[in-house]
Amino acid sequence: MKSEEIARLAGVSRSTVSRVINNYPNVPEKTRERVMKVIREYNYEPNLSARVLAGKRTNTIGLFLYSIYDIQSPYRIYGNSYFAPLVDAFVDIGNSMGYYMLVHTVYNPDESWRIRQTFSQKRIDGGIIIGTEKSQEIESILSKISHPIVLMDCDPEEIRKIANPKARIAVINSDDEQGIHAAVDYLVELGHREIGMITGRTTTYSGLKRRESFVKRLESHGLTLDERYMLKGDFTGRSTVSEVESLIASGKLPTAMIASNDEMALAAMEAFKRHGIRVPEDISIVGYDDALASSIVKPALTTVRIPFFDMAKKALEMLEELIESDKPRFMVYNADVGLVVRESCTTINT
Amino acid sequence: MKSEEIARLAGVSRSTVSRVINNYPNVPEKTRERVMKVIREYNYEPNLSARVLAGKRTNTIGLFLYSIYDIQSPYRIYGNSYFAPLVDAFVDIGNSMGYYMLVHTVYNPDESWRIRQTFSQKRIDGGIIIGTEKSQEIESILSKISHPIVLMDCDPEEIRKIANPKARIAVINSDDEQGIHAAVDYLVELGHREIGMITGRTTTYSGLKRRESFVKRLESHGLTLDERYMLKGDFTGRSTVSEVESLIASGKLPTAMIASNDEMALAAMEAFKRHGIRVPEDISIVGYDDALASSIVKPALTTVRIPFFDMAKKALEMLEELIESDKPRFMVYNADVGLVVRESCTTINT
DNA sequence: CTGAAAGCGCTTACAG
DNA sequence: CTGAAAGCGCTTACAG
Repeated sequence: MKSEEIARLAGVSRSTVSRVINNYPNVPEKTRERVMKVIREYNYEPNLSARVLAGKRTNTIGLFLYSIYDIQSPYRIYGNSYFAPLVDAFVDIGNSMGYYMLVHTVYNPDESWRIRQTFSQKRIDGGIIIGTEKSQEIESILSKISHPIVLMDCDPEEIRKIANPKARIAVINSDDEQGIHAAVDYLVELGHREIGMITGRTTTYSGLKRRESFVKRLESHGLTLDERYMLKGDFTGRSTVSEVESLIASGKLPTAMIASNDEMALAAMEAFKRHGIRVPEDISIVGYDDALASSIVKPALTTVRIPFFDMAKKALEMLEELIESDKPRFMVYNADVGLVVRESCTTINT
Repeated sequence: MKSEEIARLAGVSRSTVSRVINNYPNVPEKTRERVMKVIREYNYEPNLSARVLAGKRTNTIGLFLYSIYDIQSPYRIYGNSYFAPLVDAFVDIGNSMGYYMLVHTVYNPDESWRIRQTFSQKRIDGGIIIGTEKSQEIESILSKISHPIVLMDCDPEEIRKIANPKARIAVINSDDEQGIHAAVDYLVELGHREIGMITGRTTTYSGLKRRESFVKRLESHGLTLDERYMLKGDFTGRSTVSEVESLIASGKLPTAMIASNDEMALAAMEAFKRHGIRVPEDISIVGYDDALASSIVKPALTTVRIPFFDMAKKALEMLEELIESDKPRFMVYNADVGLVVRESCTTINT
């Protein structure tokens, strides 16, 4: 079934059918009804490729995930407390906004040509990119793409510098400063003076930002930073365990620790417990992300909750705006976060 | 950049460029190289819509998820121990096989026109449908689609009857009988004679199959089924709690229970614990799916592991076969499952 | 308000 | 082995 047959059956030309399909105003109600009736009757659906080739939008959005895990790991996305809820939210909200969502994972930075390809093939109207680490990666992507793009977890200032002045870009983050401040303030309020951190990869914007915010906030409370309490994680649980164990081996522990994400917080809790160090009695732990597991585990993890759903919504709305506008734009959004207090922290009596 | 320019730059016709792009044999190596050089130099990427319109494949596969949760729930997919790992695996494997993956959630069965639309618009070469419940739903989808489709968690015999004889369909399940048998046998071996079950929605193929397998296996062990021990769950944790609480209120408990998925098993464990009933000392619990949380929780949950990755791989391979063949086909695959023994069951001394 | 015609960027018989 | 031409199914100025 094609528009020509619809036209014939409705006694009009293909032009008019097209006008009806695209909801143009210059069609009398009667004609429109007649055409619509035939369309409905035959369950006619215009051929996407033909429409796109003739200049219409694809109504498809690309969602690209740079994974930090091995392809091997069966848990790479859904086990990731940052990616998983985002993907979900994006697919859901995108669908409800009428978009088709093309989801793509890229493992190797070298594979970023895939992203460019998706655009060059005109598969999508716009793209969302999550998980890039090095700005050169982003730069090489941005330099070749003139389509609307939303970047998540990137330094807005850096992107602004890198980006082509006629690009259409939005950068979306959650407010890491706010989150870390809330966590530090909470611990200080509980009486903690010796607070450590398990950092995430600092090649990541949030990894770096959380670390920096932590250091500054400690300072503003008049607390001194003990470098021995700064464990270098990479956002995975595995990296955390060995770091925690050498901390334990050092014989001296902080009274509280903030982890840059929940996976590391959970791994740290396990490691401490295994060594007879009780959470929260001997050490308080705060996580980041509010992963599913965090409320299941005992003690339930106090953590910073990121509003993934709202972020995805905002991202899609901004992307839509970029798609519909043909002027260069540079938008930035920083989502509010909040501390979820559960059971993994306690007051300290000195 | 379009093929015409490539042709001009390489000193050939568009036909030849097309032949090179499509890797047709009737092009001398020298010509091919010359064309390829220009293509690479300009990073040329053929326009997808034009190719599809001219009769080529889209190289895109649709992944449709019927969600049982409210749109509201931010955890709908990634919190689902069945959907989440499957989506991951599908996107990953699909990508690595060279396909683009279109992911779509449908909440309302009425929304199934979305699936049909995706096909009619020629957006995808084939589709994978997960989570349909009533066969009439599937029937209405199948009746309107002549493209290759993979169905997961459906009764093969029923589909065979429903399906158009010239359809290209594959049905993929995990072996529920095997899984439930393993669970029952394990419990019997531990000495249990009074075994209950928390069933999933029996409008679901696996929900029904697991229940039936359970009943039969009990019989074959010479055990009698106590209807009071058959709790009617719907695969969600929430439904489980009230069922478990009325079981507890009845004053009589089985010594072991098998849940049709981990979410219910976990919820049951929580509920029992809250009422002072210890797992596994007072009651043994077996789950199904092997969700992420199941190994984190204390006691760690003994459960049936479904090989999601292998299933997705098989599904995509079969789908590819269906896409490449133009003959009607009906394929069935049943994946092996295995019991993962952890800490939630114990021997019983009578 | 409406139709004929050109054009979107490919592929593929067809002819040579 | 290769090019000219038709065709895929739409949309959109253009002319009326």
